[in-house]
Amino acid sequence: MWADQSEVIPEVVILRLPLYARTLAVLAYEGRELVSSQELGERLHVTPAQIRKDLSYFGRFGKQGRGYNVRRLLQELRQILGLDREWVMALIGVGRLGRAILGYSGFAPEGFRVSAAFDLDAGEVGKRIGPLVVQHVNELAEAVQRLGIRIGIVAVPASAAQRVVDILVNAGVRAILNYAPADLRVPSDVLVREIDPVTALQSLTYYLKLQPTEQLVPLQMLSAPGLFRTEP
Amino acid sequence: MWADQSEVIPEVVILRLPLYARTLAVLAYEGRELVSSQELGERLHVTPAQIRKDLSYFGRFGKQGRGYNVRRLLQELRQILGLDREWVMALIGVGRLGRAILGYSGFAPEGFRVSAAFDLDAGEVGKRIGPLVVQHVNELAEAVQRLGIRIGIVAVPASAAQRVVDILVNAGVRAILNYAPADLRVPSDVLVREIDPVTALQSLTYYLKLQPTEQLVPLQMLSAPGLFRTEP
DNA sequence: TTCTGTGAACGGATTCACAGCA
DNA sequence: TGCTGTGAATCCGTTCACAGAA
Repeated sequence: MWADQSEVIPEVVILRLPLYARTLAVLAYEGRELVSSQELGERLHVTPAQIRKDLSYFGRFGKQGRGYNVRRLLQELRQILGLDREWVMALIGVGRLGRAILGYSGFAPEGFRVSAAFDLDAGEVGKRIGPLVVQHVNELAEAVQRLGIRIGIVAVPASAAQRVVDILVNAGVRAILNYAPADLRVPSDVLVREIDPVTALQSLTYYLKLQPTEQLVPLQMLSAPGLFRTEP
Repeated sequence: MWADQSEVIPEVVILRLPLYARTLAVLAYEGRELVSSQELGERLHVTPAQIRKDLSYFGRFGKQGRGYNVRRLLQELRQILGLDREWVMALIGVGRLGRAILGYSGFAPEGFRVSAAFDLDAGEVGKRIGPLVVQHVNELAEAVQRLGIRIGIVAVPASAAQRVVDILVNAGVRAILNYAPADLRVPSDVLVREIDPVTALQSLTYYLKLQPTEQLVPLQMLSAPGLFRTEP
């Protein structure tokens, strides 16, 4: 386990690093200088051993007996994840969802910038949305080169998603954030992350269905023993 | 492995079932009568063995030598997941993100209904958004009981998310869809699903950073050898 | 013959437990 | 003494491989 990252690092580890970074940012904001893997783990619902093991793939950032320097570790993680620069993205699909994404204020502070907006429908082309003018997807490849777009955000209906993804891949984009509820086919060197609230809900309901209705009783009632009895 | 679900089913399995259901719905729409685990797996980027194993937790839905009846299996999965009914949800936070969620048309067709909207800010209370009138979170517990709300959607800033979650949990809500980039503390019987595009992007960049820039060259160019040379 | 259902084998991620350093 | 870093042990999900049904 050395910092040269010569061996392949499990993807689950990479998926956790942004969460570590987020919590470290909060701790830094709170003015904390040191954290132990113990405390970081408690905040994140992750075991201390897991955090230490994850970090050990990339180097030795802690001090025995003291813990990790919050600022230092945050800095290291940001560099490992490539968050120490700006990433240029393109949005495809300027319907209701697409417009909401363009209006989302959470990307910019983290260095993600939507620099161009496209649509399949010529009827949308030319419209202004904030600082952007909607372009036709035909113009995407050229824009990718000119603007240095590395990430595509897919916000078209599921039925059009594959078509849009093919266009992105052909334009050289290798990372896609997909809001369409569709199974996309991409080459093995293209990465896709799904944002799909409906699918997320559909697994929640499995567990809700198992819960007896009595558990719906609010905690206030349960904490007033004698007034309400839910079990003999 | 029997249909009585007496043993605990791995959560990853439950997370895959909605994806199976989604693809089966497409197949049903296409008029397909049967699918093999092979074909379903190809569509979903999942191995056939995995699909068969996953389904075997719940029963024996296939016919040897033929495959699965598309309509039948879809029906079974919808019942297993509890999708054969309507689920009532509450939205908390009616800022830009919250309003976008209220306007999202993807929930209703799948049986998820946002029946009430709340905000922490009294200044928002009373405003109409579509068919809903914004209420103060103080009124949440009562609404949960009256409307049968089982799921809470958190769309407030990260700094207010924990407060909102506590209110939901106290009101008896046991399932939360969290759009706030925050690590929430909930009792062990409360389920949370995160919707966090920024965190998703932050793991993508790790892999993008590793890619040599030459890979940015579009496929069209690579397929015209001689015209473009990117490396000596 | 084809494809399901499923124990058994496998592999990889998580957790353990402790050596080692501050 | 406190907490990291990390091989070893463990756990658990995935894949294998085949018996069995249509």
